[in-house]
Amino acid sequence: MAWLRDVKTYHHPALREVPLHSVMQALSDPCRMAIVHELLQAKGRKLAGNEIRLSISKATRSHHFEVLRAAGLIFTEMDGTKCMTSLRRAELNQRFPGLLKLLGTGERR
Amino acid sequence: MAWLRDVKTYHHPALREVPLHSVMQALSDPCRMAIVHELLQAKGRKLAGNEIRLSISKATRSHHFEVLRAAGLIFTEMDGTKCMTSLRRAELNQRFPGLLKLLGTGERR
DNA sequence: GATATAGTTCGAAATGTATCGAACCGAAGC
DNA sequence: GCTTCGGTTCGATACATTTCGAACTATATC
Repeated sequence: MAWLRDVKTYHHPALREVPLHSVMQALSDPCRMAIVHELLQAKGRKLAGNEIRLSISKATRSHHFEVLRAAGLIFTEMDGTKCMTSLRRAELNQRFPGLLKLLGTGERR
Repeated sequence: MAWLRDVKTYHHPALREVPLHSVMQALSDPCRMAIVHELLQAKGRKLAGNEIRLSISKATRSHHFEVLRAAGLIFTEMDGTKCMTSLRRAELNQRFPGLLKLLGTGERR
């Protein structure tokens, strides 16, 4: 059935379904922390993959984005061939008030 | 040299040495999250082991406390045969402002 | 000294996670 | 149609984490 083509869609959990320890788990990897950091500094602008520098393979990169998505931290939408990523700011601030601010400050060393 | 006995001492890292992702990693386990929760509710009082109910073996319990200690979250001191545990509140609020408040609110489900 | 209590340490087993290359897929452009 | 680009999926491998029982240590109490 070639006329019914797969268009990749992503699952974004409702934040009320996400326990805090899952968020912590997602943020426990330095690489993922770096991604979130970049998104934070983008001030709400959606970032394409090539705007986030990472010294890992694209398979690994894909995996990390998947983890962040499953933890409710990021929102992904396709735009042509590239996928745009943004933080779920408003929802996160509602469900886990203080989290984003914490991520903004806590980085030293 | 029986007159020079090992008295168990614990290592507590300086919080400035602890990266945020290590804290996240420590809090990514539901069991450890529960421990921290109990300590939060204890309002600064030091808790003995038997005051924190956990349905795990004592070996595992010991392990979890070790992880929390290494992440700079808790302070442990021996008192006779039992060890008293407390949150490193002031230091945590200084190094990671908002963290403890986040832990206090974010628990649903 | 003997026993009980609180906790640590040591394997070992099971499970989970990070990482990659290779194969793949869809969209865009030639 | 073919190629390139951005990204996913599939093993496979290496490493880390969780968990436990058993053996151990130190303190306290009998």
